[in-house]
Amino acid sequence: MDDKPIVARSSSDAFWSSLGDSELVDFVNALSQRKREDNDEEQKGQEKDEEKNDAEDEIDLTLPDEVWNNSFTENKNMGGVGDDILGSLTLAQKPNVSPEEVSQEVARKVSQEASQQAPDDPEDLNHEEPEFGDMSHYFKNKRFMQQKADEDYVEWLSKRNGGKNPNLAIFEGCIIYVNGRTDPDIEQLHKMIIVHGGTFLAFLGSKGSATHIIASNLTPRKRIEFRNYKVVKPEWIVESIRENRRLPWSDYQLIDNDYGQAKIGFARENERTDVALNAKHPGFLEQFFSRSRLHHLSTWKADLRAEHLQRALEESKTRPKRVYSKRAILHIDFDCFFAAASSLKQLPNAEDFRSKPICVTHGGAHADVASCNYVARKMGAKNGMWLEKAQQMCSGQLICLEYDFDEYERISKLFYDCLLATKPHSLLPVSVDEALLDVSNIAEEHDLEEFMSDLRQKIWLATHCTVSAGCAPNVLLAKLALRNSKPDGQLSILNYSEDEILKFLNPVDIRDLPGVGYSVQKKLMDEFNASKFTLANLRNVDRQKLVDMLGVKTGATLAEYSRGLDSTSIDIASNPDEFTRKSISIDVNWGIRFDTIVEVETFLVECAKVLSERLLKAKMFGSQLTMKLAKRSENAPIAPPKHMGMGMCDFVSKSARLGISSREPGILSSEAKSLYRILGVPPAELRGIALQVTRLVSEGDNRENQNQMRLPFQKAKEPQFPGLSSDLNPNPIPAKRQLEPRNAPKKVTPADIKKRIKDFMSKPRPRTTAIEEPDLNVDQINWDVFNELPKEIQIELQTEFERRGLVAKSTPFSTPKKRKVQSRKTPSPSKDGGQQQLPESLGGTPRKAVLESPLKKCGSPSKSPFKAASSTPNRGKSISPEKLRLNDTTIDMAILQELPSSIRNDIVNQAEAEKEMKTTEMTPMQLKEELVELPRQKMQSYFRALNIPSLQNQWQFSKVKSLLQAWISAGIGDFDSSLSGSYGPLQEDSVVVSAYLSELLWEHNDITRVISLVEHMEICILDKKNRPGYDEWKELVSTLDQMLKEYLISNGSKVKYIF
DNA sequence: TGACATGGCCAG
DNA sequence: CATCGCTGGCCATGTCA
Ligand SMILES: Nc1ccn([C@H]2C[C@H](O)[C@@H](COP(=O)(O)OP(=O)(O)OP(=O)(O)O)O2)c(=O)n1
Repeated sequence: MDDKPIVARSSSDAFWSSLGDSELVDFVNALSQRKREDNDEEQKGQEKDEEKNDAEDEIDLTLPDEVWNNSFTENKNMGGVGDDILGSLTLAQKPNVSPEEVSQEVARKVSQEASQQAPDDPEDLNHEEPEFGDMSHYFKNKRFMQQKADEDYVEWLSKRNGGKNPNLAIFEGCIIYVNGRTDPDIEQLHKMIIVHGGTFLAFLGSKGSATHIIASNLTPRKRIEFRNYKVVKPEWIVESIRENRRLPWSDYQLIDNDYGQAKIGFARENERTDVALNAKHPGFLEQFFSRSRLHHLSTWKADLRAEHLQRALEESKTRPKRVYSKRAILHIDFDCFFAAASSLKQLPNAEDFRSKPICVTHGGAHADVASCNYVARKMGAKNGMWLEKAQQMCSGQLICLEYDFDEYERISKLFYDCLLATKPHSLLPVSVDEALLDVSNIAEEHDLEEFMSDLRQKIWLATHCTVSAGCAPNVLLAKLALRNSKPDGQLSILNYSEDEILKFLNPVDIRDLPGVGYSVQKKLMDEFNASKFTLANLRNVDRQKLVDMLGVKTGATLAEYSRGLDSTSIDIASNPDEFTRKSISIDVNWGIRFDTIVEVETFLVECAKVLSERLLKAKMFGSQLTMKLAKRSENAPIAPPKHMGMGMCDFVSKSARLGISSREPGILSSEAKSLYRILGVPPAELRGIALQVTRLVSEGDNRENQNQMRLPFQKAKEPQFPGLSSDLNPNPIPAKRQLEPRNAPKKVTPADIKKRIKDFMSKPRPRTTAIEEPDLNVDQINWDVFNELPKEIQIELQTEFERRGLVAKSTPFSTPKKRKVQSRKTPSPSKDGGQQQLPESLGGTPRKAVLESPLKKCGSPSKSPFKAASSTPNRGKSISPEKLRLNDTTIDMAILQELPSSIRNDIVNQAEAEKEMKTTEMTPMQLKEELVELPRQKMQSYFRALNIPSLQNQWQFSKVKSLLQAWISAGIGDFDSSLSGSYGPLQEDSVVVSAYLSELLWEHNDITRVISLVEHMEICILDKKNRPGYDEWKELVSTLDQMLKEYLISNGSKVKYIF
């Protein structure tokens, strides 16, 4: 990792802070002077090619930075002044020297260097290829022109006044930017400033060339953005002019801190380019993840787990197992990690950390506070709270720092180095800033209090962040001891007697127990009508009672916990399976705003790529994909309080077997699209998307026996070994079963196949209208009939109508209550008395708790009609719904087959009834028919009776897909394979597959499904070029493609919807 | 009875 | 302007053979 000394990057601001006010102004002026000259030159040469050259802007705005980058860092690297200082003076070596002192000293040296070197900087460094369409370029030019106009104005005014000038000295050297609404307004201020010698900045730009900012108040975001400027009230201007001298700005300071003096120029690091505002835009994922703390936390954790598991396994080979007489578990954790770590570089005065409330946040009323220091906590702020609320708790005094993920990572590494250096029996990473250690070995020889104190001291010296530690005979007690010791403390209860332990536990709040969150706490408190629930209370609850309330495991565990008992193991090496990953997923619940299916699918492809990369990184393959969608709750506002947030949502999920262990992005994304269709959440309602891969297998791991889906089509007599695709598990089960050719001759040639298809196509066939769309519209709905329907069916239908946009949300019938509606009853103290009862900002009720309500569990047992209804596939807003035509044997199988079985049964029943009724029209009302549960076994025979084509006895879309996939992967060779003759599809198999697809296409007009399958096959062979068998596969796919084309040509008019 | 699908909760 | 609400594991419950 980055092994630069801590102070290195803090020196740019220190450089500025080392200058006196006038020095600074001089410096800036010198720079801007130079900029102006450059600009003039540039402009002359620019006349032909104006607006295209960025260079003057670069010079204009990056000079201070250039000083920093070119002079300071170069010097440092070349063993110059900076290097000297940094090399001889690390914090760890001289802990008595504060970081500030160090950086000040560095800065003084640097500033000397800078003033010598800056003018010599070769300009061409800044001549970069101009970027097309760079708006900032435009604004910067604008600014320049405005400043020129200002000068002209002053000159004109001076002439007009005949030498009786205003005092130009008042704001001489000041470069002033005015933010937001002010009194006097910006126009007047503008004039006042330039007339009295100041420079007015119309745009702040990104490089911090302003010396002062005028504002009457600031949004939280601005507060952060401007925290390194001198932010003053407008009165400073007015009263300075009145007194005809520059009054001290600090008397008019708007932000109540001394940050204004600290680091102008640092603001450059705040520069943010938003390439993607939401998930519709390319690059969104990357940008989002780069700024998401939770993403970083999760990633770090997974990486640390993997790293330390690996290490533990290697060590355990050489180190003999040992049993220790007394188990000692150490739980160690930084105090308010993000806040402490960000403070290192961002707080000008380190001592503020102990006296002022400080937090890390992106800024904005509804931005999360990732971590706040203990001063803020005392005032009532908490991690995870919304900034608005936290500010309120801290009476507006909360100082906001930025995230610095690199810094956290750097500090974490030092932390883990210190931990490993103690050679614990085992080490289990809990988080980037937190770990569990089995120190039984150390406890045998050392006093643990002393050991802990040593360790903490070492970590402090290395990182300048404080840690706390708890030690106990088990994980539970270690955690509680740690909690008790915070901040900056330690506690060992290793030697407590049983009684002492109980006494220690008695007052502990159950919320402090692992596994007890909002929900469990609430259940217990509600049940016992208590406003506070301690371990002493918990211990008095009958174990059986706990089990009844919370379930077998949870109940029993809590009962044990209440007595201080816990057998959790952290011995990573002794049962590695327990600590290896069982799933790999990607979740995005922010910025999800889509209008069309295409946008969603594009995003799914991006997610699949990321997922694939994660699998690759973990050296794993998976064979099951689960999609979880967050859908805006019916009565949640379209725009939740948190910008681009998810707001209140309902969740649905669905999983599919891939049929093979894979990590191919193509397979993952096509499966994801398919799942999305099945879940049927309209794009506009989507608020969150998650994809999870499970049934993982490691590279080189052979046990994959659970996977009964692999049915390679190849004949056993010519054993085919699956291709070694980099994204397909190279160790699948060898072929066992083979395809049972159905209606296929033993020997056929590709020509035969084509001929058969042709024959098939030329055969006159009955008119089937399966995919015809009867324009359903709201007028066709007989609301009288509707209202007679059972409630459940009404709910189902309503959901469906809405999703098709047939009815408005304000329906003409009684709005069915979804669980979410009921859950609103949950009393949630919401601070923004608005409509949003979201328990969002911590301090109210947590979101999750509202999202799922008790009602859900006591709700109708009819298998969640909402979900059933909404899981009809292929029904998006922009995808027109396919038609269920029940008076015909050609029910749209594409839809039917994906339905939950309960619904499917209903419809099949209905179909039977329809046949007799000979109804020609199908409206939703017909669902009112008495619904009879069909035993599941009968389904198969129904479908058989309905002539649904099947492949290897599989008629379900996903299974068929899996079959094809497995078939192909078994029939493509490795690069090195010399047996090229034995690859490619077997002709018998080809015939069967072709026949199946033909039937699906011509008999059932299931164009959607056929396209999808052929496309899937294409994906499967896509990256297998040049491998043995590829050409043969390619030919087969082409043939199938051709078949599709011919179908489309002859039936084009019938096919309305293809996607 | 156990395997599986789905969904909830929790932690950092 | 805002804001970056991830991710993995365990548990509960219901369904099915
Ligand atoms: N809801 C949360 C909880 C934690 N974190 C991040 C910021 C924290 O600094 C870090 C570690 O989490 P901890 O729970 O250990 O909290 P702190 O370290 O901030 O405080 P402490 O451990 O002293 O209670 O994880 C976060 O971003 N959001």
